[in-house]
Amino acid sequence: MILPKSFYRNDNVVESAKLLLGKMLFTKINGTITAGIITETEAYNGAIDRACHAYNYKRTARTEIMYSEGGVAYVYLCYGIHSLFNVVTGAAGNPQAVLIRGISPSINLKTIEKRLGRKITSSLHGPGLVSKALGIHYSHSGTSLLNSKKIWIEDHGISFGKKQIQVTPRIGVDYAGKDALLPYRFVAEI
DNA sequence: CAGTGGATCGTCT
DNA sequence: GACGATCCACTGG
Repeated sequence: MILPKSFYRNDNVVESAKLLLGKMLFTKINGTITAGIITETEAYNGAIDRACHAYNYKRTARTEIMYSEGGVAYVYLCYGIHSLFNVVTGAAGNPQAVLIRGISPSINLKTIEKRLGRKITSSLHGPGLVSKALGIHYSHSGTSLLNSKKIWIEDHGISFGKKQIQVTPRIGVDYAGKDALLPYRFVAEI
């Protein structure tokens, strides 16, 4: 089942980040479908979160997409090399997003391995790799997860118990001061 | 293993 | 003009 609009409307982005664990992230790029089970996420809690690009309701051409109603992709270029894929959540005007940091490749491994240029040995850790594996590019920012038929998320009934989910501070957000310590990263054990 | 530094470019100041 | 929600190769132990 494709995740419905109501899933993305949740204004509690931390809960959304947890709920996304175990969901299947699909892409159809140039007619080729690939997918993986989401195993690692981070919550970015909008205007009140120093680590969020939209902190203090900052608006730029890049971050504008985060102000959309939940259910679109926010993809941006990091370090000039990596496209980082986020799921925009919450009501319109509430700039929250969940960064997808890890997947367990599950459909069309051949294509995924080709994109990565190597064999897959286990699940993929790192937001740059997730995008590379699934063929997501920063030009896909703004793509709808509800009706674009390019990027979408399905619920296949996979879920994790509390004991299988590790909670830690987020990675690479030292600049965020106190907010860098928030327990907004969720890692599922495979 | 851990630690380090280079790659690389759109975005914002 | 500086820098980043990163990754990888390479070093040394």
